Amino acid sequence: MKAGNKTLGPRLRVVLDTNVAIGPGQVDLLEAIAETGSISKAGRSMNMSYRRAWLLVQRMNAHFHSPLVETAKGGNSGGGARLTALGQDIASCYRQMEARAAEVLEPEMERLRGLLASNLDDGADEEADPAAP
Amino acid sequence: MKAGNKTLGPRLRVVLDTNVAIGPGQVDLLEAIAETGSISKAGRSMNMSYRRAWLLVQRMNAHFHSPLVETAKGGNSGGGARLTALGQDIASCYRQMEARAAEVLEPEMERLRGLLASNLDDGADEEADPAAP
DNA sequence: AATCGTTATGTCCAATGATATATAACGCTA
DNA sequence: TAGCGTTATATATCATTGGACATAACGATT
Repeated sequence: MKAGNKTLGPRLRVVLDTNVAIGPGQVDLLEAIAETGSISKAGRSMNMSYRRAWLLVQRMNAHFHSPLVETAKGGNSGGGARLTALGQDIASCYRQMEARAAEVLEPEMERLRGLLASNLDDGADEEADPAAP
Repeated sequence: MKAGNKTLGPRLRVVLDTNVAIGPGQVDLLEAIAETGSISKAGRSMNMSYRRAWLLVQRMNAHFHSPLVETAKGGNSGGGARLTALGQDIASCYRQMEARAAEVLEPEMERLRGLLASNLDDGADEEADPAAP
């Protein structure tokens, strides 16, 4: 059901070190945590299993020099999670990079889009069969 | 022994349509085909199975309005493959986008790199950019 | 005709990744 | 104290991906 790609355009995966990278999925999760206030709600909101969400948080927290997500167990609401300043910082930095990339790569994007099988503007009358085996 | 991420820095995945995207792997393959003159040699050179390389070529060829890779069976050398003009075009366009992205995102990359767990110098104090005089 | 290296495919299996499920611990509130 | 929703974790199952292997077809050279 995931069907993959949310948004068209350049997708950025920032590789910071061996086995350390942040990509769109992780940042989406960070933002969802910020919005919902919990890992489980964030996971549900983006159709991701709690386990996966939790593991991602684990990894992110481990890779930076201080956690991006702070969690609390128990309490009136059962617990929760929220972004640390570092977490907010990283998420917004990534979004900024994303926007900047999209902006500066727009001409090439346009050019590539014109070469797709689905839009053939020059003389070919070929009816392509997009049969997905 | 995939050994993980080749190069540090921003990695670009250009999503052109649903289920149509070109990323570093595909472009590496295109370039390897251009260099070696065959799909199988290209695959071997980058430690990729012939099957996988061939499937990738199939997909790329199908998704654009004309093939990126031209193949030949038989012959003195057994056959071979080479990039079409479109293939060269797309590969070089991607590299250009990659370079441009790396260039324009360098400041943020630098900033993020300073936040890694492995990088425990005093990130807070570091003067990122001296303010305008 | 025999040889050769490559393209072109299919089938099977291993590794990986994600999901589902099941607990336990927690700490606030009623 | 019991209950609640959440974090935290283990285990088992399912889905997807990729690799190994096996062939067939091909066409120039010998």
